[in-house]
Amino acid sequence: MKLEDEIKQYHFQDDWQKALLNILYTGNWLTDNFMSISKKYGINDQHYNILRILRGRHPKCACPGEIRQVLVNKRGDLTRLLDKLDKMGLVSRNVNAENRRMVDILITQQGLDLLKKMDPIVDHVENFKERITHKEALTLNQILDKIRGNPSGQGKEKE
Amino acid sequence: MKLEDEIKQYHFQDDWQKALLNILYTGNWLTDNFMSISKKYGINDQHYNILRILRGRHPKCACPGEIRQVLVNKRGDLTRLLDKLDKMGLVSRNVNAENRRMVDILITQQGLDLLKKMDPIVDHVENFKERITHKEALTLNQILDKIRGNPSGQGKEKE
DNA sequence: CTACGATATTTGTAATTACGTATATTTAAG
DNA sequence: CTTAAATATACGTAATTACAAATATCGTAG
Repeated sequence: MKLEDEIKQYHFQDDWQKALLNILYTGNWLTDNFMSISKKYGINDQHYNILRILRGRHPKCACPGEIRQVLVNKRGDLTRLLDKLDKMGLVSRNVNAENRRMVDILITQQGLDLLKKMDPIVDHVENFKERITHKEALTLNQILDKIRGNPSGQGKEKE
Repeated sequence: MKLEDEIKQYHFQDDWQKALLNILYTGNWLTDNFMSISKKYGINDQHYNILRILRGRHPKCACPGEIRQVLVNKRGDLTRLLDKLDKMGLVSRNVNAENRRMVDILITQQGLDLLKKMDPIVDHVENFKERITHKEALTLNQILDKIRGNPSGQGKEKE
């Protein structure tokens, strides 16, 4: 659906401004989808993302630092997000044997079962393969990467 | 920059999954930019968005309901976001004369001045016109609209 | 006029998040 | 061994956000 119809009564300065808002809007739209699915299972979208990351590692574990690095969205307090997943029995926490500063987070069978239940619903809602072609996905990735890039040669803002 | 380099150690299933994460990642990246700029002026990105909407209406006003509809991101409690802008003197609130259920929100001169100070910084960070071509902006809009669309003819999920 | 449902916003409260600080452990230097 | 700097995580507290319920007003049917 065209952005103008979803954000009613809005007039865009130009196609670049529309693109900016379109990225934000579509990102929020996707996040809202994940949130509403997750909510039905007693977690939020960040919890879901963490479980997805941990399933990708299973049967290996990941420590909070690694999870933080991979999370697309840094929103939330990772310690307390993990507290909740732990309390729900979806992950286990153990002090790392080699480096006792670190904590090994492992997805439990219960966590894997939850994801398995959610998979078909998430797949159905995402459904990117039916929404855009492979060529479009490639184009999209290229343009988005370009947006975050540094065409003017400036480094990442330090400080 | 390529997404793989920013989300380290990540392996994507396919280009569609990468596109999904790329939208989320780029959206968060843009939001983080707005947040860090806004923070320097004592507000957050949602406050900034609201002020932008109100400037678009100026010298007319908008009621909370209209603002909510236009906001790309529904995060936050609009009443209390407006409380803060009001307390900071950036907007004024007056009961609408014709419909006393509604509240006219008007950006003040102080609010306009703040946006004017922020404009060059925001422009510099966004800088979409230097990042992507007009054709790319159009392509991006088309693909994003398609993602949110309903290719299979299903209506918006009701409830 | 009165009652009722619909609409627009606000408020109460609990949960979540931000952010600085604290704790614990490791690494390396003296 | 002791100390200091660096790293990894947790915690305290204030601010923000979510969600449900409350308040106030409007439109309209009787």
